[in-house]
Amino acid sequence: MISIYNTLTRKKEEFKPINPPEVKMYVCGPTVYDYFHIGNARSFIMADMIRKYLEYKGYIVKYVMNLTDVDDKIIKKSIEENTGTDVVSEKYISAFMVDITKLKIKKADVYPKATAHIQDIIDVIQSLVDKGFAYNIDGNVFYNVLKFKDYGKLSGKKLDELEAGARVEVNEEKNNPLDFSLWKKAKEGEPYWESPWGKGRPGWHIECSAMSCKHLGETFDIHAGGSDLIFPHHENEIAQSEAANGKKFVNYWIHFGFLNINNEKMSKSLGNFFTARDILKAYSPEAVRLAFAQTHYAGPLNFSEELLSSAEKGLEKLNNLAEKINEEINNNNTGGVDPSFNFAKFKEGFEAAMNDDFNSPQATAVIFDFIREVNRAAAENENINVNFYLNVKDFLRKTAEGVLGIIDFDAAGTTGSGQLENDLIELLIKLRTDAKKEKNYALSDKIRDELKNIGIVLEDSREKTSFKRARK
RNA sequence: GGCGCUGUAGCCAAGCGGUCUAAGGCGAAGGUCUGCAAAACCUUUAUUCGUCGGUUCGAAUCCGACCGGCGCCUCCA
Repeated sequence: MISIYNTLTRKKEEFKPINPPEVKMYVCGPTVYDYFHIGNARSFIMADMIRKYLEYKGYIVKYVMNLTDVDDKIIKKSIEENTGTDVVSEKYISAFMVDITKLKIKKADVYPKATAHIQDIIDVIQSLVDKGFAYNIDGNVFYNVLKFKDYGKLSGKKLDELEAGARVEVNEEKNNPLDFSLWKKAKEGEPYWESPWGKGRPGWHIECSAMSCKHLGETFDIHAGGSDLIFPHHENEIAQSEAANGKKFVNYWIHFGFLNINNEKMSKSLGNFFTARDILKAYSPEAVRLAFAQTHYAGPLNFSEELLSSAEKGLEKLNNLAEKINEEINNNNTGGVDPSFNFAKFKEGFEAAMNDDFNSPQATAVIFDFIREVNRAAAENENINVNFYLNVKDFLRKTAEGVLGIIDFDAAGTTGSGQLENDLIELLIKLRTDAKKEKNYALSDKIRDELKNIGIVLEDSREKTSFKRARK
């Protein structure tokens, strides 16, 4: 049984999908006006991990992530760059796809774009107007929050208190300062679409209501996003969808904690951000994922170089084992012993952790315990049957690789080198082995040191010398 | 002001009423192996969980007060 902390009820609840084994999940995606930063990456990675764990448990997840490709910031950027909004959004959509692929994030089933759903959006707005939840003032359509009695139920805000807080935007046209835009009248030079209220474009919140409904139905299982979306974005989505459809919108709301820099929220507006793209130049995607997995998704995570370098270091243990496993499976030793090993214990430990509101730090601890015991078994037995390594690989494939994404068996040991390069290194190893036999340690150490300088690490074992590339 | 999150070893971070004299990662120290390294393994590294009270047979875990950090209430993952 999986339990999930539901922002709506502020409790951990048993997860019961509407239509098992199907799970419908919607995650708020990027506004494509720039490269996404490492804080955004945390949300995407944590959502990916949750999705993969549900799949691990046998659920069939329909996963939808929207791409907001029309909005003020995109328009601003297009003016700055003297180009079309579609040029801007296409550029950053492509970049987004490249970056999430690098981060080992599984593709969504659908990436709906706002601009491809204008008619669906207009239909929802029309329905809200017809039902009296929205009003048109000179081509601008607003949602009337006073009409929706549950307004504030997600964020725990009360309307009168919100009104009292004077930080709400001043707009003389609106009936109530808290009313929000469903349809924005086009200004000179802005992109627009025809609508019953004239030329304009959708407000931000309405696209998620329209597109989630279109792709997942009126009521679906999970909606996730960053904590900063709770209010007003998700609150408004609930108001729109539930008013339009007369049904509960979402059963489980999941929110990700912020990534901080020096204990301050990382954000574009504060300017204290690193793009995921830049981080990936210095660190492996597995290190990023491990660093994130070691903190619970809902809590804050203070980001630093040290966090990533210590994750990178911790990963070596996993990688060394992955390489060894691949090698052993390649050797295919059908003799030898099969150490008695309690795989079930680790499987249960991993699942117990993940079942408990996706406790990835605990799950990660189980993985590290597991690899230590595997290494111990390997150290205690000279000659091990390949079957053992097949079982080890199977477990890690499903958990550390398949769910957490902190290991990559296909890349382990095969760092994209050419055959000639490998042959040359083997030649040097042979020369060094000869030097060692002659006790010419000055030469053998020199070979090892020089290779290390160019990123090749030699490791002597009893039988032979192997090499690997240093991690970046 | 309202709502919410948070304070656990040198650093990061689980645990949220008994199995905690508190996981896991990084770091540090010692050891096994090795010509030396590296890798791997073993041992050590918080009698204590922001502070002070309270509830309880029993609290890091519940309650209260206090101190500190952060966020949302405006676009933001």
